[in-house]
Amino acid sequence: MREEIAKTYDPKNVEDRLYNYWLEKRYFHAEVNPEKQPYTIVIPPPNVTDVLHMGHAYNNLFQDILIRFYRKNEREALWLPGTDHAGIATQNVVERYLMKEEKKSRHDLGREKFVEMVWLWKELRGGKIIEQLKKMGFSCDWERERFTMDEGMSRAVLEVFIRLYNKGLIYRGKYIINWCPRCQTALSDEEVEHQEKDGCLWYVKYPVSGTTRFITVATTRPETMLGDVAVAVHPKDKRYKDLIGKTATLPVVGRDLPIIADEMVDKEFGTGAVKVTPAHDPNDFLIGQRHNLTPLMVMKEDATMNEHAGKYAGMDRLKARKHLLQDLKNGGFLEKVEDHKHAVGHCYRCGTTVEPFLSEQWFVKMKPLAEPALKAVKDGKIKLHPARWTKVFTHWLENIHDWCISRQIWWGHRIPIHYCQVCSEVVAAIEPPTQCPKCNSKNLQQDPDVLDTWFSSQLWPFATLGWPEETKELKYFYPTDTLVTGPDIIFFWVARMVMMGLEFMGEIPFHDVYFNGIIRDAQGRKMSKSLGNGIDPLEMVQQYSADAVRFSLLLLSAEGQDINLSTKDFELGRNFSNKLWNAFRFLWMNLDEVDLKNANLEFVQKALKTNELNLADRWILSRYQKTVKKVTRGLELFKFHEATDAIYNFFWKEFCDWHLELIKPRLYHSENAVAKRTALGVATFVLKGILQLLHPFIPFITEEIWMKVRAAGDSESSVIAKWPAETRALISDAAERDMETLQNAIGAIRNIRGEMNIPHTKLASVIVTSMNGTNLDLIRDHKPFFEHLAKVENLECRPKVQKPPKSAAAVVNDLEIYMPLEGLIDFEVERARLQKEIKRLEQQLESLNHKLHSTDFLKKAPDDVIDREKRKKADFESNLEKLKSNLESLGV
RNA sequence: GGGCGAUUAGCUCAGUUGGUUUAGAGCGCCUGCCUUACAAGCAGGAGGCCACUGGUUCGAAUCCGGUAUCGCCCACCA
Repeated sequence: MREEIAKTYDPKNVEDRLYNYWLEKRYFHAEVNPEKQPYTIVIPPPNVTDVLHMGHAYNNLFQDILIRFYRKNEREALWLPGTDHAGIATQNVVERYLMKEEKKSRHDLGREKFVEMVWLWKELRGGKIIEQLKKMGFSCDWERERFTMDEGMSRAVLEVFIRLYNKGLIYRGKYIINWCPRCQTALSDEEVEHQEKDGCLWYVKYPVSGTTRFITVATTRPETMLGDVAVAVHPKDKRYKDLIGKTATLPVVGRDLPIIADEMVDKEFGTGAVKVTPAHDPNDFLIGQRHNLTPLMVMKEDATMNEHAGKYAGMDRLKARKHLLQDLKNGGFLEKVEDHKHAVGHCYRCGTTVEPFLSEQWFVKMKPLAEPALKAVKDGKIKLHPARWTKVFTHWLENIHDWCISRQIWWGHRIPIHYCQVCSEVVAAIEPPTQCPKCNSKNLQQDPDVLDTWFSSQLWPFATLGWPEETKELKYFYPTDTLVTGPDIIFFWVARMVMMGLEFMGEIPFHDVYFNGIIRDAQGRKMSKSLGNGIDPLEMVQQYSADAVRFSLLLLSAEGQDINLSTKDFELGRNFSNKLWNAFRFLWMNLDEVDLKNANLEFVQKALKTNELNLADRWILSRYQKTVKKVTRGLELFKFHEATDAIYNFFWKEFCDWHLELIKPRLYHSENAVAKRTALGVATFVLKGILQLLHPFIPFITEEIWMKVRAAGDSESSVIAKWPAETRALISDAAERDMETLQNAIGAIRNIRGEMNIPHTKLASVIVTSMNGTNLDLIRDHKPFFEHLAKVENLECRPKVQKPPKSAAAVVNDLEIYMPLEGLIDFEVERARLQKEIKRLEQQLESLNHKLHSTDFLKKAPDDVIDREKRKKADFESNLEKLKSNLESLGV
């Protein structure tokens, strides 16, 4: 009649089909809608060259959960996707491709052709990651996809540059910058990764002119001495005081160097004398400025030595170092060598050791921009989660340096500055000027450099919404609500977006930033291509389903903590999906159209009023309510793991393990049709609620099931539509309390059965008794629970019954449970079981007594705590007594 | 040199504002089960000086100080 449901959930063909269905329905599309409050997230745009890795999957998962959650909570939820042109990274990829396929460098092609080629590459090979994000089920508004170099973004970038330039916040100058000799471009400070390296400290003797003395300097980069223009000592250093003003001779080269005094020199380090190389060291550059020294460049842009390096010219820096050291040694200038650990900078794109390099570049003056951003965070307008990142964020902003934004590459936003070749006028303009505004010459040339890729990404939250136009989208969706990203780009991106948002929109770009942790391999190592330890999320999707990948990641993640991942972990999510599928399957096999219609809040509340709900119903509804609350709060507060945990445990441990079992008597053995309808109505209602709650986490399977369990006339065609309402009337502490008693009693019987290894096919008789008779009615009224869940065939409830001979015993709350086990009971096992229980109680009682005998405790602890402990003590004592007498009755 | 995180069962990790938790889960392990939803499952069980060390408190896995190990980030000592 109705369709047959497979015993095992098979996600194949489900996920793609549903994803296309959602796209068709445009569920992910957001429009300006004054009726609704917006909720906005902009995606951290992955690089066009990226292929999806676990980090992407993980990061976007949180965004998808938030977006789906708020979409279900009647917000106009926009998740704006897109990609980043990733200047250096992309150029490198294409250059490598060009070299491999055509054996050509970009210079062979020329700038225009090369850029054309990168565009082509981007269209054909790039943006793959967008399709991959879809496989994970992410619900971005694909109709609004953007690219950091599309027309609108490019316009915004130039606009920002020119406004900052006109404001005096962008300037050009000759300073020491970080130079990557491989990428052949300047880098910002943030783009340099420092690694502690074991290096050497070479002590080189410089002869002091006109004396037989030497002044010894220590250096980690001896080859730069070829560019020395002075030797500096601290002005108060007694050892060298008399040498200040004299000259030293640069060994091997023979050039004269003034010996100067500068406060910057550390008397304690090395010899207290330092060589000064202004063109190749940031500190030396400052010293050079103070003492009017002309820097001398000895290296070329590819880190080979230039013509000023004399006989070393043309050598690579390391080769030059080797030769020079040999020459120093031969000349007797090398005093000693020490092992020395020091931080070496590496290019974040290619790993090459960067060189401090004197060069003319463009910079952004950061202090004025940083101040408002700092205030926004300190005032709590922007909240970081976990909050500890706030300190990192503010520390960086408080010590901010100017930002080198020009890059000597071709792929990117070209700097909108034009130089008049006749009068040297500098013209900043979005549209290339046809003539010089000063001398009318037509001979103008645009600055060849392009902008740091992060210069455009920092505009992402408003430029993607139409800025500088005042679009209705910009007005409606800005500021965005939440940014989800990794803490590794807190400086690159997050801080800069805040500064730019405040500068150009006058408003923060987002209210909350959630920093997710890093995914590591099972040994806790970062996943990387070179280690080959990466787990491909798409492979896992293929193998386990997107839902399984999503849910597994969530179960493993605590707030902002890194997670160690192995492929086996995805079984967690797969098993969960299968469990959900089978819970559905079970109800499906028992219900009909009427039950599907019944499965709603009205039916449940009516049944509650007319007293048709049994304890199991009232209990599960109460627990369900509390779960709704927990999951909702969890998501509101970015406690994704807590939310996942709550729904996981409710569904599996309470709904499946107990409630679905508890309705079986009504389904299978009840002659009462109303009772069966009630059981199915409530259970299906709760299942639907579970699907709603789970949907943001595992969208596919929940939708798949939803489409089957929704009633024919149900208004919500998709599970996407709604979040469950919090209905406090469903909460019943009494039901939870009673149910707990039953669970404990059933647990005690199961424990006996388990320890005695009694197979479940062997039914048992059980006698439940108590002195005061309090819970006996409760037990008696729920006989079917015991029959079904504890495999009890005769349940006898009478007050004050003596323990029958040859029976096992347990004590639960006020109840004593006896299980006559003629022929089955193993006295040794039973004795051990009881003794273990007695020992446990005795230990607890001991610490309890200790506490209750302490006068301090009685004097200082709050009354309710004291009362509770006293009651506990009474309970323990009475239970202990019962257990002991049970043990005695076993005989010795 | 600063800052941050981690240290809880064999493994991977949870543990909210200190006492309602007998310190939990998943995996792994042991025992019994193909119980008319699910063996990707069910029931039961074993397994912890909560890194160490002082302190605060009637009471600490939880708060404060210190130590150790591991891992990040920042910093112009060549």
